[in-house]
Amino acid sequence: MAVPERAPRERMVFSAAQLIRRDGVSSTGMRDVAAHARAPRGSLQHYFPGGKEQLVNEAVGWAGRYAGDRVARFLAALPEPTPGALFALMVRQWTDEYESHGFGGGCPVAAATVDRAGSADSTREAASAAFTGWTGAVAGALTGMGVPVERATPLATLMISSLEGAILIARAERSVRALTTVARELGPLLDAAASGPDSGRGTGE
Amino acid sequence: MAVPERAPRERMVFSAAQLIRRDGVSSTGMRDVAAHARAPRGSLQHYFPGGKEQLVNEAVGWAGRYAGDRVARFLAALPEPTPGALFALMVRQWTDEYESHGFGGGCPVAAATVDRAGSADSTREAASAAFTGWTGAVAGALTGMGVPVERATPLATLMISSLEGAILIARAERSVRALTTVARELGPLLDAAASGPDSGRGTGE
DNA sequence: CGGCTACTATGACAGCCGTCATAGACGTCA
DNA sequence: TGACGTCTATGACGGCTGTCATAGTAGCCG
Repeated sequence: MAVPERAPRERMVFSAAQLIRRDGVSSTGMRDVAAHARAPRGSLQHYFPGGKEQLVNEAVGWAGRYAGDRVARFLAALPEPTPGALFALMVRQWTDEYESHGFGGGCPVAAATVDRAGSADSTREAASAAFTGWTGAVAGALTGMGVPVERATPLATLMISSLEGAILIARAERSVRALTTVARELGPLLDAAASGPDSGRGTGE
Repeated sequence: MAVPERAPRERMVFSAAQLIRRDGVSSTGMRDVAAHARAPRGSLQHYFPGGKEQLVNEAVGWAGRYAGDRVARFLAALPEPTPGALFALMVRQWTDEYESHGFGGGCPVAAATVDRAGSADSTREAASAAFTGWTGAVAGALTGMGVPVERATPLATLMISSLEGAILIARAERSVRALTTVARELGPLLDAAASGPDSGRGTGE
């Protein structure tokens, strides 16, 4: 809500990401972005000569980097890191937002993918890079918890897929049910992968 | 691609769903829908006096019903139905499409949620109903496979969440990797829920 | 035949969009 | 002081959008 005191250019990228995740790419106008960032309209063509496409791509990139950084911060906040606990924190970020600020926004990367993947290829690539970076951050965290390297990326993909899908359902239903459900159902599976590499069945507690 | 020989009204709803899942709601114009359905433009205001919102809502409803019906058909196609096998078929539907027709389209319900959930409440409700119906169909199939009733809906939500998220990532990456990954990773968990109600760890093979 | 309903056809409208052209303000450096 | 680069300001343009108004056609019924 509050726009931090940063350089105008960065503010515009930030505002773009925020508006995109609420209204979608097509429904977000350049004029809206400038107004939301309290930046002059004329600066848009100055900072983003590539037009809307460039602005959207940078917003997507920003969101991807933000998601990756959050993973590192979640990791640092966990006294005894386990994959299930990390996933619970990732989900919690969304339930907290939805319960305190309403179901107004989704994931900007998802929004960009849904309505630009078929038309603007550079935006599709930006979204792909965002997912890749995010997945890499999660996979790195998993290996640090004892998950075998070859299982880290698949599990990270599963976590992000479930989270993105649950965000969608949560917004549609205006309920955090789907989010809490995927966290609860996936937690044991993730933790088992950290303790028992071969099958996750034997080592027990 | 080919528009079947149905009533013009139904053709328009069908075409709307197809265009929405490819370009998003905002980027899909009413004129495009009429052209794609080979229906006269003037019929739009005749069949859909509620305007674009009504058309979009019906397209979302159609997609939800379609997804639910597919579950029943998948179930009938399985000689020995297990939750993991059902999920594999649900995922396979998307990998098949992507590998044979390209990554042009996503899920219409997801598209509608992303760029109408915040503006048109009736569309958000239509999307919610679509997810609910779909989840109910999957949950019903799960209970028929021996999954305890209280676990059926959560697991169905997990399946649909993972699938939706994986579709998103697959489109962004132009690769079916995320789809095949969630199917492989989630399969054992789902099957365990069908055979071992209490924890899924002990009963073995 | 007239009358009615279902559907089609088309032009117009106001509004928003991204983009561009042009001009102005402001600081800095020579 | 004057010139220059950075940033701001604003009006205009063409194009597309959803919607409406109006008129037309086709077929059935009496």
